Amino acid sequence: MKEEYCDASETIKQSGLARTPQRMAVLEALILAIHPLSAADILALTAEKTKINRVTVYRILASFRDRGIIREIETGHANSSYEMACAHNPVHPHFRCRDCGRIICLPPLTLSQAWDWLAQPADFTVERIDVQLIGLCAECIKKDNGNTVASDNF
Amino acid sequence: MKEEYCDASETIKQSGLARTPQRMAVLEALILAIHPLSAADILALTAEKTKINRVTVYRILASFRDRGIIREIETGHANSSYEMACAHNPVHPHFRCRDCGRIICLPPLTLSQAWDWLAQPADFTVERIDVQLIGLCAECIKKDNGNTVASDNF
DNA sequence: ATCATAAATGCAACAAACTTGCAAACAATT
DNA sequence: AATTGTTTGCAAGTTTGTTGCATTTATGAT
Repeated sequence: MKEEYCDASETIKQSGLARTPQRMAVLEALILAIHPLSAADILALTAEKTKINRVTVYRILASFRDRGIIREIETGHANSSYEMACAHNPVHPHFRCRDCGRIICLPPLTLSQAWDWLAQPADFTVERIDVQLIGLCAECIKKDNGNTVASDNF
Repeated sequence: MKEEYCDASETIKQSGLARTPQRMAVLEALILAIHPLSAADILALTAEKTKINRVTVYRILASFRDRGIIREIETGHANSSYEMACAHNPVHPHFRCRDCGRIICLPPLTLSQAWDWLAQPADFTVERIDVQLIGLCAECIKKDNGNTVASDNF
């Protein structure tokens, strides 16, 4: 999905946040990621490079999200993923596997259609559209044949 | 969104599940609801009519969902809502307020467009599309003027 | 109608994801 | 280098949902 990369140092500087090793590690992980990362993913990746606490990861993610540096993809059942929100990674829908929870980025082809009809006046503001396609990914289709009960998978 | 109502007793009978007072109370609450209900909402509503336990609500909701009687709307941060999945309440997108978490049903106007481009072949199966519009509802626009920080609201 | 059996419920304990309070450590500016 | 406000780590807490097991209840057969 991404063809170019942001500069982590520059991004943090422009945000007004302090350039700490922990924030650098989190942002670099997200910049290099080819798919959205959960907080647990990020903790695992950053812990290799820096001393970092689980709580710190949550706080850094919240601070980045609040400044529009990253997008939070809410995947249900308290397990959000995060991706860069820079010019190199425009808003796009995601596919989520109901079985393994995997998040796959989809091309941003049809969102313009959705925005069109949102141009109609309404008494609420729409800041974001989450288009989530939920089903089974290739691996899980192979893995379970006729024995999957939706309730048991989360 | 709903113009007619299902019969709770009949629905349970056809599902093969036992017709317990707890299941009747949960289903009746969902049938009469004008917007999706959380497990907590349902516990509060049903506790007025029947002796019912928190765990029982979760189990009843799972059993209904697995049989296609209701739909689960995953709203992020571990707080699902539920709505009837009967003929009177076809699949439709939802609006969710980022501030108060309120879920509002939207008309099912554009889902056909989304299904269209999904007809293209892919190596995963799409069982469901969640279209979530996230922003601020009328009440919350009034309530907070320029002082809302996204991170503090969940 | 009663009984037997499988299903459903309640309770207590558990689990995962995330949050809060506060003291210690650190980054950025002077 | 000192200061000051930000950031981090740790421990404890909260919320939402789940599991195990004993008790109760619905249902179908007698």
